[in-house]
Amino acid sequence: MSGRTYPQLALDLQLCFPLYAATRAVTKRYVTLLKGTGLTYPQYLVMLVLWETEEPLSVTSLGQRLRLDSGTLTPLLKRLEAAGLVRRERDPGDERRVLVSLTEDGRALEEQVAGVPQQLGASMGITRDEALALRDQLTELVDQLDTSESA
Amino acid sequence: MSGRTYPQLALDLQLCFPLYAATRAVTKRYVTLLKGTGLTYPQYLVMLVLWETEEPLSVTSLGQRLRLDSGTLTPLLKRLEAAGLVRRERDPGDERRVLVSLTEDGRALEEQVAGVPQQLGASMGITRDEALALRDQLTELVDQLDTSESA
DNA sequence: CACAACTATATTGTGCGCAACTCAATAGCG
DNA sequence: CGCTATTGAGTTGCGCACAATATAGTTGTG
Repeated sequence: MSGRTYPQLALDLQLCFPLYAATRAVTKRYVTLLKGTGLTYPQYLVMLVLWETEEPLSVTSLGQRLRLDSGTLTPLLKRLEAAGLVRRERDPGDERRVLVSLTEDGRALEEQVAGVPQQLGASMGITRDEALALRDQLTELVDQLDTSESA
Repeated sequence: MSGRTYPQLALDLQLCFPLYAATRAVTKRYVTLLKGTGLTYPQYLVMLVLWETEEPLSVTSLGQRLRLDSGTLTPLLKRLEAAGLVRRERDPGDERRVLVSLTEDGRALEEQVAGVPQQLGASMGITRDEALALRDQLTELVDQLDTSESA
């Protein structure tokens, strides 16, 4: 390594890069675990929300839960619809809204991925407590960035 | 919330989603901080490596450092070249290799982003020690996923 | 009721990220 | 030396992310 004019830039690489690399590593692992379901990782997250809610959700509600906008969700949901996992229907009460609901196939898929979290946990090699602590730190990080952004 | 058939899936959302969301929140913050340089976050990471190394690097070496492959790096480097920040030249000693080096403009840019890490640190609202601890956890996570992948 | 302001979704364009593949250059081996 | 295997970069195709914009539907106000 050479003498550095701005050493803080190297530190930056050490701090923010692992976050970036970790997300890609986790996503990659999900590709393997979800192979067979045909789901991508973002699609899996959408399905998790739908399984959890068990009720039709508008695109905006889904977006708020996952912090994604319509530019990302619309094509993603169309792919899930094409795969026969969800329905997309205009809300009769407000024709601006599109309600997303599970099909029978979509509901049935939940059982097929029930083992995924445990498999991923094993791959990550951390205990449940470590995972929860990490979760809390990351959640706080997101909240901080959100508030400082609007400031 | 309804009764859940597979409660571990909710946990999955709680654990892996924050990682995914945190990365996107950080990336978004970088867009703001890097506005004016014309750099994207991945481009900034490439520049960090080049500033750090201060020597021409092959595409593969860059990829190993950032865990990115040629499919991602080639177009990204072409954009950096078009912006006048890097040069791309075939290695005379091995015509398969492309050596990436900084231009004067590229080198000069380092000074302009020297304040970015501190600004980001402020946005994240965590102490230096917390940041380092988080970095270590994430680095270990990546290593674990790497080893479990090949197993 | 007319009409402006607002809301929800969709579309467009750019830049990753990565798998799969192509192609040229090099290394290794008989 | 000739041939095969390997390596390094580039290309293609797909699916995100997200900013910016468009459009249809709804609400509020005079």
